[in-house]
Amino acid sequence: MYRLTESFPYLVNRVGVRIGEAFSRRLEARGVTLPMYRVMAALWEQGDQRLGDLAAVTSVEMSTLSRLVGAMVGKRLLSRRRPEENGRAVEINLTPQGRALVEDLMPLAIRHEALALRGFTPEEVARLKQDLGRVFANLVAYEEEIAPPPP
Amino acid sequence: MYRLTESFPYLVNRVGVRIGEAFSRRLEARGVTLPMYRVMAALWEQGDQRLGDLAAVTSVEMSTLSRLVGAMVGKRLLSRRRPEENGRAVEINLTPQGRALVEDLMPLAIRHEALALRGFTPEEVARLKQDLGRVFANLVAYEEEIAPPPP
DNA sequence: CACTTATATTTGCAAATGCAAATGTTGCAT
DNA sequence: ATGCAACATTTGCATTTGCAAATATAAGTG
Repeated sequence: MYRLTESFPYLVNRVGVRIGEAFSRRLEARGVTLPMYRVMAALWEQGDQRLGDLAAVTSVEMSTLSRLVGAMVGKRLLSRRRPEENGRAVEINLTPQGRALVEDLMPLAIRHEALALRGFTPEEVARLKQDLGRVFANLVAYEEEIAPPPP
Repeated sequence: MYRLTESFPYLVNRVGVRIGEAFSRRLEARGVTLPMYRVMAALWEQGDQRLGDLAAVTSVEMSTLSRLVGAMVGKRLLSRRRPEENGRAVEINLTPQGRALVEDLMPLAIRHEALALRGFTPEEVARLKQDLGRVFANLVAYEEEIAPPPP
């Protein structure tokens, strides 16, 4: 028998929403929104990226991201320039201020995650993350079955 | 060393967004949005509820939900009435049409979940869902530490 | 019983989102 | 070279969202 509240998508969404809200409240005091944090953390981790890559990494729609990046450039957190070798792309990077800010926020993120995972052993955490990775891979594989990339 | 893309909130969000998008595309053909489906499935599972309860169950903000319910009442999927014993509350329920529709959609949801969890054993699925429940409980407990409910 | 306080939902309004169309670039084929 | 398809991002516009204020009902208090 089917129950929404025991379904996997429901359980994931519920955790995702709550964990996001809680962290957003933490970030608020620093004048940063959660999407902004994610963008900065992605850039910190992977270095400069094009908009499309960033959209894929952060799970944010490209048009939304385009505007968000614009606002963050305005705040001097990011830089945005067209590379010479490919003038239709946009290379986005952290400014020194953006880097300093995100490095300042990272301990917050670490504490927040630890809080969410209270009571889990390191092995359980590793397994849980691995499972989420497996699910994600399933979803990607499924989307490719539906709309196969051009051969 | 901290990496956004290995953090639990990131991994959960990524799966939540993708799984929601994929299911939304499925629902689109039936003229239903994902929040609508969640509301109907919650009502199907738990019977009639007040708006606040529904908001808690579905992780949707109450004002958003109020409007959504209004739209769904307009589509004859839900009914909404003030109970006699407490005239400030609103009791929301499925109409026969709403019930028929959600029952029609549930097989879709089941298939969709199975797809996301391909390759997982039943034990792994159970453990994964349990873990998500534990995390949720942690988040709720944490929020209560921050803002303790009136004694 | 008037009057404040608490509960439950709705509404106003500004900001965020997402699709589709527009813009700007590049590369390929004649 | 010129035109045409492909790529990458931005913008227009309608919808959705979320906070805060407004509304409506109920319950306590002197």
